[in-house]
Amino acid sequence: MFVRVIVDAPLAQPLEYLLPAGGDPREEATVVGRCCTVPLGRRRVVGVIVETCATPNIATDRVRALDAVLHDVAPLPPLWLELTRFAADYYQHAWGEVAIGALPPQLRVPPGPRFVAALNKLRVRATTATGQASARCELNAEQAAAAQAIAAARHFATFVLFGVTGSGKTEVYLEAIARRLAADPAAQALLLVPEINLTPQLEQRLQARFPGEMLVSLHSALPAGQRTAGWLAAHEGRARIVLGTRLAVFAPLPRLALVVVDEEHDPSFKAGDGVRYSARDLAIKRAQLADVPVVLGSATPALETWFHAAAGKYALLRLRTRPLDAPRPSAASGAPADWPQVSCVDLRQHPPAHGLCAPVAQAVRETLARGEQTLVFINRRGYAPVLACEACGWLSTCPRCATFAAFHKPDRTLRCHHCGWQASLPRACPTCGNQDLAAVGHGTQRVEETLQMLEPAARILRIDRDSTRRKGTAAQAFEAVHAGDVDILVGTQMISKGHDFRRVSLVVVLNADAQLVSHDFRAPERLFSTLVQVAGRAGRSGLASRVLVQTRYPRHPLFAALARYDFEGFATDQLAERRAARLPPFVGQALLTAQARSMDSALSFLAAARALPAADGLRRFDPVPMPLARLAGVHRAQLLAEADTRAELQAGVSRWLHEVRDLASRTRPRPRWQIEVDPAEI
DNA sequence: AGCACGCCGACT
DNA sequence: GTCGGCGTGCTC
Repeated sequence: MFVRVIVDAPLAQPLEYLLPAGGDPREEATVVGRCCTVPLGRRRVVGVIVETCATPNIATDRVRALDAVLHDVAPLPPLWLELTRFAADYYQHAWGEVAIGALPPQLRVPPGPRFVAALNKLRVRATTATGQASARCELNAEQAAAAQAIAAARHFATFVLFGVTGSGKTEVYLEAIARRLAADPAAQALLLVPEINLTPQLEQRLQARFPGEMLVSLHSALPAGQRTAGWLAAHEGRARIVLGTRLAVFAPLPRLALVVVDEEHDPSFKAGDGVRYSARDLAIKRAQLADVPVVLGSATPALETWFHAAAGKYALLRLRTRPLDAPRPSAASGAPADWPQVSCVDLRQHPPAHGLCAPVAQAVRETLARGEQTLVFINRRGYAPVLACEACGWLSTCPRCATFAAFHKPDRTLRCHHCGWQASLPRACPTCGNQDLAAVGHGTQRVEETLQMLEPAARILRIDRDSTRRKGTAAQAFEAVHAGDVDILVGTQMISKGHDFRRVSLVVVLNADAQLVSHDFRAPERLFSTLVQVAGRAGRSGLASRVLVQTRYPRHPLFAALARYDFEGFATDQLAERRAARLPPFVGQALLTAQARSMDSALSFLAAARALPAADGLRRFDPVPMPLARLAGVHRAQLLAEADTRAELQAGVSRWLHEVRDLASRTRPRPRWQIEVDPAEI
């Protein structure tokens, strides 16, 4: 008998191997889905058997014998094979690359001699969680209705759980999970979160809510053994709840009964390297294959999600009220009762001194005087994004990238935030020798310095990737804020997620304009989402709180919508713009990118790719340099392709890429290229 | 993707 | 005279 095997290589088809006669006739039935080791060239690699066949497609004398079937791991179920194959087809990669890549790293390499013993040890290690039951949270009417709707779904259905931070989405997830698990003693639930480190509390809440049930988490920061143990527990049906990041969407779950995607709009659900899948979209596909409900939770759903909800394709579940207490908000506004007062400070009327406008500095001072905390949000680390010579106009650039090198004051370096290049600060201008080099613009370090100068007595803490490089320092920093040991917290995106800052009554947003004037059509959507998130940091303990946005565009409708927490109005406007401009979700997009030694060769390869014949439904635009045209010395260009539907896009791109592959193999020097379906950034 | 094979520069 | 650079091609 022969078997077809997928391996981790960019091959269009599974490879065929001879399955040595094992003598056990039952084996044939259970061989599909099994991991195995096979010879591949000079190597032995791990593969997954996807099919058996009586006669191979290639000449029999070219068929090699399969090395060993891994009987100690249960076969991967048919739905898992279907999901990985769907993802491979949709995102234009080889099935084996997706499937083998979805296995825990320890299972991606051929097993050593102690493998079976190691597996059994891992099976024992991941046992039922201990923990004492927590009081079951009382749900308000909206929460109860939402949980009821989700729990009652007998088939595939997509729910959008729409509610602001603090509206109690998590309680709805927990209740829905509890009901699904209670209805079937073998049922499993999958809960996806953007970044596991930001939600340590969630794991504890799950433990407390489901004492005696096995909960495993799956994410890339996990030690190899724990990752394998968790994966096996999921695969063998022992784990009832799997909590994980985007990679967990591929965890095999034989009795999957519910999928939840928390903060479904979050960009980290989109994989940025390798196969660029969207875990949110695959979660929906997965629920469809398993014929179970899926819940997408967010305070600011992705416009793609909102579009389907508005069209009735997804069921919209709203949480308007805060749990138990707060009165219903007025009908005109979607904002909860304790939504902060949002206002803009016009940079044109109040020229900033050291990066801060007078009204902002004043508000910080008043907050300080009241003994309350301020959170200053600026999405830019370092001291200043660029250093300039005022005599000759020289600007600090990265030698390897088409970008500026940022000035970092503590260690007096220039650093590229894209490729990691760094150099010590020049004493004088490299071109004209002038000794006066000026920092242009403001990063977290400079804002911290300014605030310390304005408020010498204030206890200021900066949280960004630089200040929290060492493990555990971020946690310590957040502890200090919670304990009230900090008056002003300055930070990047890191401070916008997950953490409850009890005594924060003022949130200051600097540099929001960078996203308002961005070339990326998704920038306003991301800005709105970020601002809702940072606004949600304020006023969670009943303090009257406000958000101040420093901007040159105070009349921008985005800010008005933010002030009312009018996501629906914002989304409706954005969707109208997208429809008029023929942008997603009204078209499907794919981005072909090329890297080469020169921009010319990258562009000419893409131009040739564009000239290749393709299906009528696939429109291809002019190749252009990428926004970051040179990264680490490599020139990059991109070509956008679009189609009216995702199905047309998939079919069109698939056929086109056959030609592109062929073109690339004939082109000298051989160009490097990638395809990204549903690109997150353009 | 690996890992070969295969032809051209700076080292014992 | 070799070690090794990465261009090119294949993997059942």
